[in-house]
Amino acid sequence: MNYWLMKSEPDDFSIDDLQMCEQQTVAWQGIRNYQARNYIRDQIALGDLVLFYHSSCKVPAIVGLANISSQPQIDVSAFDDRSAYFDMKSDATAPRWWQVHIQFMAKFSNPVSLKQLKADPLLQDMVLVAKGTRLSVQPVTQEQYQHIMKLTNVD
DNA sequence: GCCAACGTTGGC
DNA sequence: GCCAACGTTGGC
Repeated sequence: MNYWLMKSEPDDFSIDDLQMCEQQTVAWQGIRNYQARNYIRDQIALGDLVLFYHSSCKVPAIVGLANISSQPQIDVSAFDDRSAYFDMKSDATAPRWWQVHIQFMAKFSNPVSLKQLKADPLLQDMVLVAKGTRLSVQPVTQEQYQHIMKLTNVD
């Protein structure tokens, strides 16, 4: 079992949107970064847990929990020239981009803000904190995950 | 809206 | 294969 953090802009797709999806599940399409693609294609597995992060918003924060609910699949939105995610360099014979489905598990009553993450001595090695990285799919260690889950329960 | 950090592209 | 130019992300 592995742990991940996935970013989404809430104006675009929020944790509430995920909760309201049919089966509370959505295909995570549109990853167009090779490092993130490699994680999705090669390392993410059914049942892995996902910290759902809101970026580019008033209070960037980890706002909920999801799980990986499919095997990695080819992201067919790359083939669709009407899609915002269209990539003419990806086609069915040489698919370049991959997706998984994620399923809603929880919305935190105490989101963990980026500010909190940055200030926490135990979380300095988080990819999100350490590199200020823009990577939209990133690994989280079990220790980091457990600590963050503790923070969500603190009032 | 600004801009730093980072990723990608393409000329050589 | 280097690296400058350019584009994007995302916090502030």
